[in-house]
Amino acid sequence: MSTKRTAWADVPCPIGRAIDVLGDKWALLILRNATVGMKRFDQFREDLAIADNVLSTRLSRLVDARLLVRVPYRDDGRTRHEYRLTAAGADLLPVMHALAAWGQRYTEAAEPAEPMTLIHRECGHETNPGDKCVHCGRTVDRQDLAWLRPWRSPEPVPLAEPVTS
Amino acid sequence: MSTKRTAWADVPCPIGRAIDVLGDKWALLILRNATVGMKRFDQFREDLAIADNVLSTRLSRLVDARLLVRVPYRDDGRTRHEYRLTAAGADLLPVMHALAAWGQRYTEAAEPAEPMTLIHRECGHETNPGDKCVHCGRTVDRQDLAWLRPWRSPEPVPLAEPVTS
DNA sequence: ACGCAGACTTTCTATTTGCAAGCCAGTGGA
DNA sequence: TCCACTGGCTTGCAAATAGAAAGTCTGCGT
Repeated sequence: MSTKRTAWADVPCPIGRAIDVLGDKWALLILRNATVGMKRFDQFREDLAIADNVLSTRLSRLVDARLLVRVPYRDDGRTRHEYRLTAAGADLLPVMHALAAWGQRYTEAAEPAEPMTLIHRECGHETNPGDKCVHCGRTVDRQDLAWLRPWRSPEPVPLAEPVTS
Repeated sequence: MSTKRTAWADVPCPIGRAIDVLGDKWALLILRNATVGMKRFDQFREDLAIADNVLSTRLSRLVDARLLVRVPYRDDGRTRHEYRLTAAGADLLPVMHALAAWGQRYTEAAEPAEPMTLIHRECGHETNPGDKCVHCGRTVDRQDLAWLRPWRSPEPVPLAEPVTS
């Protein structure tokens, strides 16, 4: 598959380098789904309505860029692969949160819905990706966070943990 | 020019809608340059090394999406146009800041440089896009901020103000 | 042995992107 | 007056990418 690096992989500006990896329609959407726990090829395909070949190349690219890892696992006795976030992929949370806030404010959905919010599970209130809950002030780490997407479900979904390696 | 909306202009997820506008290699780079004061077609062209036609369509798209406005102005007697940030464009600062932080941490430049930092001009220290300076605690608004990009210049560049309208 | 499901891979076509070159309007100089 | 120049597009054409559909491969379960 040998994902070729674009010409921007090592420009001096960190924004440019980030865009080298993330600057296409699919990358951030795949990673968004991965951060709410999506792991398998056909789940991504179905949810994103992306063509097989495009999904396949995107996943390889994200694996090459070390935002995802391809992990074998057993599902009722047979070996399968799933795509799990690395620490680098999980740390895109602030980027996605900022994008979500901007999109909420400056773009409009076809049918209005309650905003997407990041929830501190211990206190149940909205917070942001920082270390302390903006509502209760306690220290928050990743497994205390959940993302609420009201147009999908009334229940917030816990964030996926990155693979530890 | 009549920039056609992609199929995602009104999906329920605000991240998806944001990506509809920002999810390509050039949009955020153009906006980054605009936030450090770049305004004119040929400055963008030279700095980004982007082809004329691509720049032209991207600028139109960003104008259609209301992140930029095309403003006539006079330059030594003749009428020219410049592209200035709107409030929506200026409010991408948190997104760019998050991307810069991520890129700084997880990607590597060809030749290492000091990190890009956002500076509170009154106290001279690093801060982030919030309302209060993380160093001195005072209230910060946009004209108190500057972006330091050490590989370009030792002086921080003040952020461009959005057009008021 | 057969069939099936998941995860690709291939093929083919339509669309988009990018480079190079050309165009056009305003201005200032010869 | 005519020419060159500069900024900002537009056009033509080649290359890359996206997408739909069909094919492949692997490991089961029956």
